[in-house]
Amino acid sequence: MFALVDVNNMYVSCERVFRPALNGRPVVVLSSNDGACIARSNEAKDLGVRMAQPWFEVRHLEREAGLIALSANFELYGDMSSRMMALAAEYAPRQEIYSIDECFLDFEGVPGDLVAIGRDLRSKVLAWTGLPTSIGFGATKTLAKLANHVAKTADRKPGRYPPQYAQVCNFLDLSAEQLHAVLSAADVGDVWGIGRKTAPRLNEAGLRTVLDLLKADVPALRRQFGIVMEKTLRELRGTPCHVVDDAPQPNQQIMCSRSFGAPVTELPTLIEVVSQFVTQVARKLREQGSLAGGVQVFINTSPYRRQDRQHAPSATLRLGQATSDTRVLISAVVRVLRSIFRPGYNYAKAGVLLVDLQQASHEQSALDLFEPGPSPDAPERNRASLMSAMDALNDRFGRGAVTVASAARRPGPSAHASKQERRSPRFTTRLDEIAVARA
DNA sequence: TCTGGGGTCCTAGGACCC
DNA sequence: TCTGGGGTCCTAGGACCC
Repeated sequence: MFALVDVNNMYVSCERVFRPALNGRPVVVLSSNDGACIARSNEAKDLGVRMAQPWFEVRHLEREAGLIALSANFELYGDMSSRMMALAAEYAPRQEIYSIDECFLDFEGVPGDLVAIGRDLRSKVLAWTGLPTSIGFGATKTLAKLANHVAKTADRKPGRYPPQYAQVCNFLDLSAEQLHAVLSAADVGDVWGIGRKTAPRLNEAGLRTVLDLLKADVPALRRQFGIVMEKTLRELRGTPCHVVDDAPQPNQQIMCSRSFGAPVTELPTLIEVVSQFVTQVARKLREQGSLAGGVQVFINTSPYRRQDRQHAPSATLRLGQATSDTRVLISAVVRVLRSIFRPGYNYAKAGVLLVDLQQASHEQSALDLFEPGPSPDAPERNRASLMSAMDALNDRFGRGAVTVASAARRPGPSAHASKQERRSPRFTTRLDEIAVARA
């Protein structure tokens, strides 16, 4: 028996905790460059704002409909997420944190009325963090996801599903007739794993509702849509193909990429930008105790600017020896960047990817035949302690307190820097931004 | 003028091996 | 003229997720 706990409109809900005046108002949270809407309140959804819709397309709703836009504040959302996850974890023996706003819980062997447990969880999270959640229970992860969809939709769109399923929905409490009714009201596209490409293809084959899908021929769908679809179908029929994984593996790749506030044409600017990206990914790399065996760099012009000549090169460089040393990674990344950069293009975005990650303990030093020099053991230790000293200084004095020179920000305003004009304070993680209560 | 960022898994096809 | 077959590994691209 699985549950999926999911925060409603996570980023908007986090903002509302500290600014209750936003309740009941249409609110969106914008991406890093204030470029697109990445979270929407129900009121904003009702205004027709779509996921990832460019801000300039809906900006007129500010005046016309009182739409409020905020810059993303990931530090705040991450902290609120940890608080919510810690509370949810108390309710079941196993928890898998699936994303910043969702977790699966495995209720195997837990006695009692699951809906009552779910309602208790929900009200505790609401009381202790201020975040509203929806909870779905099902025999598999895919069914728990679908139950969660029903719980959320019943709350938001009256008429589509029975109102008693709102907020907390347990498929195992439903009679065959009730389940039948729910499954024939749910679209194939509402199923976890069926996305915007596959749903239309299923529709063309005459499969519109989840019930249609359940009646379909598994081997035929497997042939046409692959093994992912087969697993989805099995899960919908109640056979678990996925478990709750409470000990996730470290990431296999770590990425940092960003669109620029204004087009970039100069190589030195790009070098500065990707060096800053490396600083971030290398930090994450060391946090998860990994080494990178290679780096990948990409830059691209804006496909939306039809009048511009387009260029979107990318290249990978294998490192002779896996490392987590920011300096080594920066020099590798800059080498790749120099090889792919061409003057005369308006670059709109760049990214750095660390690939071929391995656990630091598995690293076999002195295996690099092409790296000259004496036994690498002592330099390796120096390298590691330099990097931990850098991390410690940045922890203590703020990010960017100590950095590699090529990643240092030049003085003065930089046009390519991200716009973050509407960011709220980081209420829960910065002492100087903490919320102040006034009498 | 302005168009998100960070991940995973699967598949097809090419290189290479014997 | 005839032009293997089976296996592995790697990569790029696509689909999905939030």
